[in-house]
Amino acid sequence: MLNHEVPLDRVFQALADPTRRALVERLIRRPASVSELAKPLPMSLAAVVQHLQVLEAAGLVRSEKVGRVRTCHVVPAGLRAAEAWFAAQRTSWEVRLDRLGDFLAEEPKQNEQKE
Amino acid sequence: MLNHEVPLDRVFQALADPTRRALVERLIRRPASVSELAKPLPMSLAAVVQHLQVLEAAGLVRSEKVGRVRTCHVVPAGLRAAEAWFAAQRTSWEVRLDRLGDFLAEEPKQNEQKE
DNA sequence: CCAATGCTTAAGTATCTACTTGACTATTGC
DNA sequence: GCAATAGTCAAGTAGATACTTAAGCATTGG
Repeated sequence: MLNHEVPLDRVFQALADPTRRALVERLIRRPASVSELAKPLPMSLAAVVQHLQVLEAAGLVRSEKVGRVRTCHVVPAGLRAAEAWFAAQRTSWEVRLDRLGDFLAEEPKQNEQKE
Repeated sequence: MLNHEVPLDRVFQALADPTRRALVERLIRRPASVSELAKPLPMSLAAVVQHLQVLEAAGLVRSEKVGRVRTCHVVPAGLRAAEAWFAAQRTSWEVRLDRLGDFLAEEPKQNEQKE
């Protein structure tokens, strides 16, 4: 199975910024142009473009330019890749709890007393 | 319901670093001391301590010191908070697909777009 | 008691990040 | 055609990040 390697570093780094999370949350509802995305944000359009570049580099967003308008949309697979990390951790955690449960179930020796 | 506000910025920022993800992955299996955590890592112990501080500030790890040994362990609630963001996005996405489905079902008109 | 262990603290540095401004190019509407 | 619109590009900057080394201080094993 080929590993398409969405680097988790870049994905989490991208999502660590509130502006970029807001962009993702906005885009997940429907695609939008760059200036449409920039309008409600308290920063220059150039700054928004830079945030979008970070999101694209992380594989969370893609965009196409038609005429003078660039339309952006989310890439659900990118989000799923990041979510998968948490799922994997949860699995480890559960394995750990299982082992702990086994331990507690199988080893009440210490308290054994003569009967 | 009180909002214990695990700031997503700090959580994602913390997880954006591969060393810190490795620390979480290690700690999720079982608690460990600082030097135990540092041993396999290619950096100074001081650097590892700094990473652990970032993880603690993000609410992903907690630690207690007994004697001269500080023992660290994960805080599952911190991970769950971050995972919840993805779940929320997935929900939005599904809502969007539902609306799209409705649109496609109800409006087989023509594709007239202009601007 | 003393050396080794397990951190802690502080200061320094190179690199990265999140912006800014300003100048520029490509489309589009009238 | 020409102005308004939409975005691009480059350079600059303040502050954050990911380390380093070096010095210091409890705790503990022998």
